[in-house]
Amino acid sequence: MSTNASNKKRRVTQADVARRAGVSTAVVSATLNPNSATGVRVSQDTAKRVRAVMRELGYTPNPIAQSLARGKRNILGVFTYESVFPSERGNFFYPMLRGIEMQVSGAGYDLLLFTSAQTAEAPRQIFAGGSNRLGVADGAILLGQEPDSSELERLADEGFPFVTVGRRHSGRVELNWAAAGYAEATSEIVSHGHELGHRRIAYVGGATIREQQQDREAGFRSAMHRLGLDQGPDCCWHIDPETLDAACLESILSRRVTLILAETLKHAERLEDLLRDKGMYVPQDMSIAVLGTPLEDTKSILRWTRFEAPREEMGREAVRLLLAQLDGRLNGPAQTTLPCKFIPGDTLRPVTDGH
Amino acid sequence: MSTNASNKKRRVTQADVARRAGVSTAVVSATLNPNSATGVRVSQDTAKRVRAVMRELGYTPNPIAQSLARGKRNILGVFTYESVFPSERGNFFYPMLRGIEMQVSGAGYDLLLFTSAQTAEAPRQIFAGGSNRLGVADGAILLGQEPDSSELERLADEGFPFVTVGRRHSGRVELNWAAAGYAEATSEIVSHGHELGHRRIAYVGGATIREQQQDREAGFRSAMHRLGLDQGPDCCWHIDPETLDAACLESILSRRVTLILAETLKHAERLEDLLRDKGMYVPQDMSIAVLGTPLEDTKSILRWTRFEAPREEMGREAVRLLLAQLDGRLNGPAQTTLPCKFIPGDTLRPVTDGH
DNA sequence: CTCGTTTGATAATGCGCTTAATCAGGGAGA
DNA sequence: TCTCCCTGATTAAGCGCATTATCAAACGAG
Repeated sequence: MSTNASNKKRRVTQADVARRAGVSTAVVSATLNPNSATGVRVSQDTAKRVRAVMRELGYTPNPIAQSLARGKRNILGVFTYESVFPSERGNFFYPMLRGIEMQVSGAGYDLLLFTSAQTAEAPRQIFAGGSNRLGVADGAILLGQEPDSSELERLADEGFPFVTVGRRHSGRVELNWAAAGYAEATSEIVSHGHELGHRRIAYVGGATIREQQQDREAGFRSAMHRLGLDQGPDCCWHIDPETLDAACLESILSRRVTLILAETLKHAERLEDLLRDKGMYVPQDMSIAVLGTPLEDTKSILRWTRFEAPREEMGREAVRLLLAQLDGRLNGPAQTTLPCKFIPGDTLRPVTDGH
Repeated sequence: MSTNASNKKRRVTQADVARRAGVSTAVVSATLNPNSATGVRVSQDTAKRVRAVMRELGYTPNPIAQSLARGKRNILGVFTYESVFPSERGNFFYPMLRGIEMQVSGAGYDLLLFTSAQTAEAPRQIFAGGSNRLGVADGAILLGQEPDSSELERLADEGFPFVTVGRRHSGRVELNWAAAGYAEATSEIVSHGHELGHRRIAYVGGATIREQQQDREAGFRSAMHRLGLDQGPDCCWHIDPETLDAACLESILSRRVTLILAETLKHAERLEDLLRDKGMYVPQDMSIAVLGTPLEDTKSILRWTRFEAPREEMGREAVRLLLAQLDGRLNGPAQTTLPCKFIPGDTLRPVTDGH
């Protein structure tokens, strides 16, 4: 019985096969890749003989060497700043990963998950130790929020092909992404509210503003403008759920708002708590819609009127864009916005006369 | 604005840095890997200068070339015969993947998911087109049931280091695995049933018998023997849930069994249906325990007395074994059995007098 | 009979990096 | 003064494969 433990016997190499078959390594290589338009030609007989020797010796080409020689790896990187398979976060990345796998599978690429550039203390980085681990791959897909957007710029500067899932903006370089249409989805919810008779609508979002939050707010503002519901600049609140207090709610209520768009479920729940303290209930006394889906899997989201990002489709599209880039089918920046799915829920109701 | 689309300008190479810094490539290499016990030494001053040039030129080492030169890739492969991120199957692999990622992260390895060797028609194979795609990795972890165990043997023959999650047996080669202790867990359930007064216990499993099924049955038989409950060889039924019919149930009942160990949830549910047709109910008239957890996420498992494989821990352990193998810390075969977790459920009750 | 062409193969180079072998020079000890 | 060893470097040889340039032989056409 042989064991597969560290077998130090040298791997069978192309040269071994060549020697045994009485041909040059070029012939072996050409036998292996028959359809590559190289100058080397192999007769049927020779090819058959070479293949026999390969089997006999158990030869298997070294993919690393192939990659180096070809300058192509057939590997797509997937990089996340957090754990790829989080536990607390539920399976937030899962649909995206599934989309990525679906699209990549059959395209002849493998998926490389970058887990190494991480120690117990230091967070994950692309440029760990000055070197870009992503380089093993032909290109990469970036998932999740990066703590430091300058890494993206550096990556782009290097000419490394990559696509982010979720919109990213840089003033300096043009980035590629497959994103959810948060602006459109938010706009749609405003229209929906309008149809239900809501005229005074507030937007309550977090204090830190990234691209995704920008999109939501932009969608809100443009819809309000379009519907002639402009209420001046102060119909948006930027405050984290933890610091959202009664005073803040007062300032919202003082504007006689009937519908609140809450950026996150946490905002919505916090608002509901504060409203309850005042004897007001959702949705009888106040409609609330949530602008998205929480990162963590939770049942409590189910009753809320909201929309959902097409996570699986975003993964697929990111792969499409990346492959197009690698094939040279694309020269300009590639940016796709995919529609979110509206979910009616139970927290957005028509305005009652009593309002 | 530059775009990161296919940038054809040649990558900055080690030679460029060397030339610019007025040193040899060996020095650049040594500057990059200071702690590798090579003969090349670099003074502080030179190192500083080289590093400056690296920054200036935006040099990043080519990991592929490094791998080829070192003969080490720092990549661990993860191979599944089915989709890594299945949708129908729920997230069966997810806990394993999480365990794998946890253990691999910080060990300085990346994870390569093999998704390429798959076309719409043909199933996934390790040796697609005669070549072993796994070779890009230093070693691999195999997940899920392989349709053809000969691939494992061939892999072992090649001396490729790998560990399977789940026990595998081959008469020809010694395999490495991190498995769940199905035998022990089954044995435990028998003991538990014995304590509750059950004396006549049946085992009902599927028609195809793999390692895991063997383990369960072995655990069952040894426990029965130990407790002096031997009922001859015919206390085990091998039949798929779809073909399990009333006649079969009769043959079980004729032995005046009070506890049935069902290999899968499907078996258990089928048995319950058949029992109900006879006016018998679980667990009043018959106790049933399920020997494991279904692959797909389903709520219907919750009420059943059963055990659960420690999937996350299996993933971690598989990585541990693989790394030990790669480090040469291990020479013999590495096989770990991890305990399952007993879950009381509600379908195993003490024997009533009426029985 | 000669010349261009096609077929089947080889030798040699390079991909970008690591590392073993080698070497120049400068103290320190005898 | 000569040898020995340590420091700081260079040279060159791979790693395993793809590919380009090159070549010999066979074959047809003119």
